[in-house]
Amino acid sequence: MNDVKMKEKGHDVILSDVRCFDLEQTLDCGQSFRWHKVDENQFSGVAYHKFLTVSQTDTTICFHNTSLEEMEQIWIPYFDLDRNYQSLQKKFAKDSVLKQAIQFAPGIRVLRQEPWETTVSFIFSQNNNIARNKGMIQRLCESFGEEISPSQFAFPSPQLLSHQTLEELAPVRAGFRGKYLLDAAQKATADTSFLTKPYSLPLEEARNWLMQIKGVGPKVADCILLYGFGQLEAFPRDVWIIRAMETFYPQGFPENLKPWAGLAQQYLFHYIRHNTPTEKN
DNA sequence: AGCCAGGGTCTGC
DNA sequence: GCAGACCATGGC
Repeated sequence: MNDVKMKEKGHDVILSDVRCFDLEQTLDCGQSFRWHKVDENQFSGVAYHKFLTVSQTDTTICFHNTSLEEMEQIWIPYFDLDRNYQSLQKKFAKDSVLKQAIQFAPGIRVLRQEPWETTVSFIFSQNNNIARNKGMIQRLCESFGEEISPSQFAFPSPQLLSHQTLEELAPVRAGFRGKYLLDAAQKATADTSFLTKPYSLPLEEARNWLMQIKGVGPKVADCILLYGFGQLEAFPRDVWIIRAMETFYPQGFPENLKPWAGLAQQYLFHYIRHNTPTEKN
């Protein structure tokens, strides 16, 4: 974790000297949908069947009610804290567009979320907006997920969801995406290695593998690979990024940065969404 | 009120 | 291959 210090304090774990990391930038940049701001510089959410509250002061991050073991097993990988972002940002900064995007939000990290949750989250995201997507996922978890602590629900398993009907899914109000969710759940249940397979496949094959799911096209597949499998090369092209590519990279994205194109995409996405005249947020 | 949302499918050329 | 209608729903 290059120079990051970790220590236990009561029931909390504290990381200090964490660079290139900002909670709000990371948790509110459109890659995850289950975190909410509970206070200034403090967020709560559920991932990997754990409820976590986490807060930040400068380069110090406090993980509440957890342990060193959970940090190693879950939260350090989840927040991608074992990757050297400083060296990546240095590479990116040679590109003037990326340099500007990184200056705007240098604390974004690409999360390593659970593949199943990520799959559903981005199936739900199609022709949808982020605010409503959060609501749909919230209702899915409240309706079908295990209550792991008071009023906090884990993400429901594919097995459980696979034997629901569209009518039983109605409370989620997922619209036409309900049938896509069921198809994904059934595929993940019928083939227990369905959602581990992408780890062992090259990008293009992994993308095609995920596109077997109804409702998963190239954009959603790349989101799943990027945010769920840590495939930083996956490059989701939504309407914003397509516009940005035409404007800033008419000759194509720099060849030497392609292994990390997905991370670059995340900096760009956040930057253009908050620096476009029609911006509503 | 009406537009549009981090797209994908289906149909018709 | 590629354009265009259509999809459910609700935030704004």
